[in-house]
Amino acid sequence: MSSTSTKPPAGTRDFLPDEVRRREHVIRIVRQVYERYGFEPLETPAFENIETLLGKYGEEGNRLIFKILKRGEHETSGEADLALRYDLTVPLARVVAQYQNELPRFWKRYQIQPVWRADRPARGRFREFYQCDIDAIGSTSPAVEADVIGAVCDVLGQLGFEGFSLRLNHRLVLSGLLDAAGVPPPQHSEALVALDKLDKISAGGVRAEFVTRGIDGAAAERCLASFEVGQAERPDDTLRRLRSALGEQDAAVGNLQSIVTLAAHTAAAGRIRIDPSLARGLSYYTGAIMEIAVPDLAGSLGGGGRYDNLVGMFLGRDVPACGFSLGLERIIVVMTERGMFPAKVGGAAVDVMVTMWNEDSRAEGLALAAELRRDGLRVDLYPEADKLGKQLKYAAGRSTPFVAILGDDERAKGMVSIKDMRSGDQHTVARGEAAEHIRSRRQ
RNA sequence: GUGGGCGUAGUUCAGUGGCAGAACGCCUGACUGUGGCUCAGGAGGUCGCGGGUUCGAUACCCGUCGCCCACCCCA
Repeated sequence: MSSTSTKPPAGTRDFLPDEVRRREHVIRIVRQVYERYGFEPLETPAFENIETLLGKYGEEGNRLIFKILKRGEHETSGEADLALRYDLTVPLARVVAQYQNELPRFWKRYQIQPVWRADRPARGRFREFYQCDIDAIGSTSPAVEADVIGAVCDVLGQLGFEGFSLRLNHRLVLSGLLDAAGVPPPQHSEALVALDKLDKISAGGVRAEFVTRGIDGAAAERCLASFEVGQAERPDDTLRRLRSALGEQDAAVGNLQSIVTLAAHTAAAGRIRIDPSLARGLSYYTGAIMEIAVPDLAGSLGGGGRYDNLVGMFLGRDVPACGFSLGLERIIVVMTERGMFPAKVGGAAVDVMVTMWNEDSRAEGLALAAELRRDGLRVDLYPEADKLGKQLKYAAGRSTPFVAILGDDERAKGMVSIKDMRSGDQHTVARGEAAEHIRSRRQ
């Protein structure tokens, strides 16, 4: 007996059939919507050269990259030359730089693949998880943000989500407000960590955070005044206040205004909430930043933003880009808890199971199964000549809706008995009519 | 990385310093051609792991590992 643990490593999961069906249901809808918006599929390797990833995500991100040691005789050095991909955005930037001459001037791609982070697992947080990314390359137009936001909201709507909102902010609004409040640039990141908690611990809590982080009291008050937003506040009202704080001609506020105005004509209509306290940790964002949160979950369902100089880090020449990432498992966590999956997703593996009467009936059982499959049914053949009751119990345990009983009596007459396991009804029909009999009662 | 909770049958969980329990599930039979309902019987446990206290530890103490929750961060 082996003493090796049979559990998968912490933060990873095995997906049993029911779970795979749920995942594929979500992925199918995500892909369908993304393609409807003109995004094209891309896949990249699970691992990258380590220099590709280092220095792109900020200090925390660097720390969470899964590194791969050099192989062979170099292994003892402890040096890493490869790393598992941390997100899908940086590999995309590498691809854009590598194939610049083969890709269209404006390129929209989607990518649904696993990523890995050396993080501590928690509810809705894994060390291996799937991201569903869309990114639009090549344009600085706010129409790109509106398009991306619209696609993401469309996906959630198609999946059955209601009442979610999209928090929107801008990197330059963030720094502008901190400057205006008198927070010196070296303290910006400290202040942002505190402000990011505004929706969780209220103004009083943030005020205390500021004190412990050594930020000037007067500056802290000015921050709170400009960052706090009423729950139901409309984007236009928030933008008006931002203009009064940063100036009527502020470019970042104007950009947000354009995005809001344009997105009103997409599936994101009515979903956008301007939130000046939204920060986001990834360091490559340069413009608009956004995030989708739901009350059920501590973290977000997804996040994204504009990153106009990430491609330039590979290419030496900046290429504008904007994208969004949905977290597959977080969507599934919420959908499972709210019972949002259609009943058919958790349904039976097969439409009909053919029983095995005795050793003499095996060949005919296989032949019957083949006939039914030719008619498009999903068919299982019970593999052993157990008692009929045991075979029926097995079928019932798997929620199989029909059982085809091929006993000696039926075989002698070229018939088969079809039992509907849901109603208990049973009819003996000619072999050739079995498939149609089942199909017409299948629903 | 920080704080808290929980680890007992396949599953969900009781339990007590002195023989290891229930429900559900599973297996067998009543029912040699029929699942669900009923009844009778049965299998299944290193009480997470290691150490300590004790005549005796599943229980109390320490450590460790795992899982869950909150924080941090994020998808």
